[in-house]
Amino acid sequence: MSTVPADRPKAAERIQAAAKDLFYRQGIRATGIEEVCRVADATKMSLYRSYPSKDALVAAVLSQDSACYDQWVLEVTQACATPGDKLRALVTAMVHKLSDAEYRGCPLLLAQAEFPDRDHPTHQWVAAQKARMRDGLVELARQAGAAEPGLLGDGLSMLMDGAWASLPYLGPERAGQVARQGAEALLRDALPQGG
Amino acid sequence: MSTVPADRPKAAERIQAAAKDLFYRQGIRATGIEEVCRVADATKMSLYRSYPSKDALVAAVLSQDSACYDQWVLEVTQACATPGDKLRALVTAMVHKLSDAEYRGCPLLLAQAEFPDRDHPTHQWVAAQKARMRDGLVELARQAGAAEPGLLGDGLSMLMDGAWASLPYLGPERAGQVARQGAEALLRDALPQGG
DNA sequence: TAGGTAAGTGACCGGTCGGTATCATCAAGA
DNA sequence: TCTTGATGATACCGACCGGTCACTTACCTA
Repeated sequence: MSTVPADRPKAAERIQAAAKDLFYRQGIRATGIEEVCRVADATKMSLYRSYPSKDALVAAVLSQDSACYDQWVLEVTQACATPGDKLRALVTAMVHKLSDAEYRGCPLLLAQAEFPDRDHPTHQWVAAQKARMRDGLVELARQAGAAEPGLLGDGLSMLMDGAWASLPYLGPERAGQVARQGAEALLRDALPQGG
Repeated sequence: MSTVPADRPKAAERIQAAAKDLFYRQGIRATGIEEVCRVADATKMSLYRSYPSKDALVAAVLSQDSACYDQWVLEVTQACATPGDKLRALVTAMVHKLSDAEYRGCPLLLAQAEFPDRDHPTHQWVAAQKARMRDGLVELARQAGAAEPGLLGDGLSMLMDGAWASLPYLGPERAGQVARQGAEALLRDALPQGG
């Protein structure tokens, strides 16, 4: 029962994986250290050997969330030939994600809402990450030859945030439809004939 | 010192006002009962005489937030002659609100993010209220003669939610610009020549 | 076979949480 | 004047929070 299969993930990894899941599903403040350890099948001492505090664990989880977004962008766009195709593929993938039953929106945005104080380090860190994600969209828009790359990138970014914010009351199908139409209007206005 | 000016607001009102402010600025879970009472200059017993639990206080505050939104819509639109003008006035007022230094986005959305579990009563209640707000926009769009009232109303609703979600990383000016252009595009596509 | 290291165990800490009990105070109306 | 209802003050409760302690177990490797 307490013997450990030799190829089991290390305690720190199990803890971070459990925290990522629980923080996302229940909220950060609503999730206690002991619950994380119980789900991870680890002990508090293992947690505190790898993370000096709960805040540090939160930071690690959010960093991982941010990295997951980067990888998601890579996977979605790597098969696309042009920057314009990449933008369209991202919109399609985002709309598709809205229908995932486990999906509750951008984890960074959720976290930021839990710390609405602008001076809170987590709030500021999330804002910086979201700005970075926005920059990526703006850069893609620039490469695609958009007349106003900033407007297209910012618009898509705002649209995505709005899509998952509206998910609870619009539902996945409707939110997907509206987001898709909005994105198509943005792309149509900004890109020269489908570039 | 402890004598009470006769025309002072009642304890329940002071408590609810303090809770509304603190819940919005710090978050609901981050705000303790005792802090609410301290700011309200009231005692815990006064709180529990008027509200059976913290959850009940939260519900009362969110109901007030919802009512404030309704009144805001009324104030913004009452001077407008046509439904189309009302929609445009709402967009303008929303953009203007983004520049308010105290503004942190829709309080209901903040609260919903604190309870990401879809089964949580607060989460569901917020979703119902947001759906009601959306219905109001759809009805205005229908009165304005929009080709697809649902698309215009849902689109504006999603755009507003996206605007304040993006506020922390876009900043008020940029978020306002992008939201305004998006709203104008929506209105332009949906409304027959400025109706 | 010895030693180092990662992990587990369970008790424990001070503090804070939401919530309750008891009693005193005070203004206003009958 | 006497009552009454709203409020204040304060001590208290059990539960849980994040975090720490001394100590044990299991595995890998030299």
